Amino acid sequence: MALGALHRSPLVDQAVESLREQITQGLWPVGTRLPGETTLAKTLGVGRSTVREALRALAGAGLVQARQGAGVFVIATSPAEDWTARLRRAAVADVYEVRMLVEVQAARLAARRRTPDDVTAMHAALEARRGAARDTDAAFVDADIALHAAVVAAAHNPVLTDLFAEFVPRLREGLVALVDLLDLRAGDPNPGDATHAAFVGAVERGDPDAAGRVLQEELEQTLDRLRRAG
Amino acid sequence: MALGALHRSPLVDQAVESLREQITQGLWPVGTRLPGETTLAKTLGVGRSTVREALRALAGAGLVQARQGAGVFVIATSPAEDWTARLRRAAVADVYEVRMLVEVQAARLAARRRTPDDVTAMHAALEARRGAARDTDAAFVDADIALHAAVVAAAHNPVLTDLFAEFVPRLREGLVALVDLLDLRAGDPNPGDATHAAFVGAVERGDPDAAGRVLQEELEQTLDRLRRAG
DNA sequence: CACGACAACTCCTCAGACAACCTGAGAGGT
DNA sequence: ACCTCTCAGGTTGTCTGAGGAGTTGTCGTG
Repeated sequence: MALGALHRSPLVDQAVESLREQITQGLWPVGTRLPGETTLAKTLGVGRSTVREALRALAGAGLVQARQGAGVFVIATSPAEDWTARLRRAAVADVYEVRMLVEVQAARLAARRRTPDDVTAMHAALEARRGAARDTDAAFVDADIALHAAVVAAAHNPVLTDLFAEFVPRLREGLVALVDLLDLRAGDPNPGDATHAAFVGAVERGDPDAAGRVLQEELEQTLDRLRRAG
Repeated sequence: MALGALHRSPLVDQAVESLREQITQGLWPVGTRLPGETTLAKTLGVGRSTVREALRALAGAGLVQARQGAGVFVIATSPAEDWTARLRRAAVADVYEVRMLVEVQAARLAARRRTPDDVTAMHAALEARRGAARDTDAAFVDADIALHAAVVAAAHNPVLTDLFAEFVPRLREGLVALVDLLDLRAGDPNPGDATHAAFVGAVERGDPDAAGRVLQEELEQTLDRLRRAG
C-alpha cells in the first residue's frame, strides 16, 4: 500500500487516486462516460457512497462532470490543478527531497548575498527557535521553518522565496507528524540547535561551501527518518 | 422560458456554492473548523450525504481538508493563484537562477539514480538537440530544454519533474528571446554541444560532482548573458 | 417512416446504522 | 502540583436500502 504519507488514507482518497490515474493515463479520454456508480463500486471494492464522494472530489477538481440520468463524463484529463494541491498529494519524502535540493543551493547563494539586515533576522529566528524549545511540537516546527525561511530570504531571489513558501504547508504537516511519531524531542527538546547555529554562522561569515555542507547533512538526516517512517 | 435559469442545479451544487461563498467571504478563516456535517445538514436543509459530497467537492478544489474524528478544516480561502502566472511576472534572470539551483542538484541525483532507460532517453535527446542544429531558434531551444528535462526525469522524483515542467514555458520564452537578441548561433549553429555531451556522460557514468560542476558552469554562463541582456 | 409510450438505465437525495478516530475533561496515582 | 490514564462525547468514514428524477434507446403502433 504505497500510498505515500504518514497516515493511511481513507477509502475515498484511494478511490480518487485510482480514478484520477486512470483518467490522466488516458484510459477514459475526454468526453467518454465513466462506468456507473454501482459498477465502479464493485470494481473498486467500495460502497456506492464512497464512489460518489470520490467522483465529487474529481468534479471539484474539474476533471469530471455528472449529468443526472446520463452519467459521469470526463471533461479534462490534465489536472489543471494548482501547485499546492499537487504538493499535498505527493509523498512527503519526495517533497522534502526537493526542498533539500532547493534550500542547500539557496543557502550557498545566501552566504554570498546576505546583508546585515538578513543576519539580524537570522539570529532572531535562531533565538526564536531556541525559545520554542519548551513549546509544543507544532510551535517548534514553525520556529524551525521560520529560521530556514529567513535564510532563503537572504538569497534575495523572489522566485526562490515564493517557491520555498509554497513548500511550507506540506513541510510543516510532514514534520509535525514526524516529530510526534518518532518522539524526536524526547531526549533533547531543542534538537539540531548546534548544527543550526553552525549553519547560520557559515552564512553569516560568507562561506557557501560550509553553509551548503552543514545544511545538507542536517536535512539528509531528517530525510532518512522520513523515508523510514513513511 | 428559453434561457437563463433553466434546469435547477442539484442540491449538492447549491450547497457547494453556499459553502464556497462563506469561505471566500472570510466567515471561516484559514485553519478554522467548519460546523459538523449534521449541523451543516440542518442549517442548509439537506441530508448529511449531500453535505458530505459538497465538502468532498471543496476538498477536491483544495479549499478544505477533512480529518477523521476531528472535523473539516479550511486550508485556503481562494483557489490559489497558479504558479505559472507568478513565474510569468517574475524577472527572467531570477527564474533562470532558480532553475539553475534546482537542476544542478537534480543532475547530481540523476547521476546516482539513472537507469539504463534513462540513459537511452538522454542520448536520444542529445541527438535530437544536434539534429535541431539546422532548425529555427525556437526549435533548437525546445530540443535543448527537452534534453535537460530528460536528465531531471532521471532523478526519479515526481515533485522535481513537475517543478521543472512548471519552469519550462517561462524558460523557453526567455531563452528564445536571448538567442535571438545575442545571435548566439551566428558562428556555431549548435552552441554548447560539447559541454552538453560531457554533462550527459557524467550522469551516465554516475559521477555527481562532475555532472553538477559541468552543468553549473554551462548554466552560469547563460545566466550571465541573461543578466547583461536584461 | 414518424411518433409516442415505455422500460431500463443513470444520477440525486435521504435516512439510518455502525465503525474508526480525535479531543478534552476528569479520575487516579505519583 | 503534576503527570498519566481512562473514558465519554462528538466527529468523520463507510455501507446499505429505499425512493425520486432525469435521460436514452427500444419497440410497437399508426
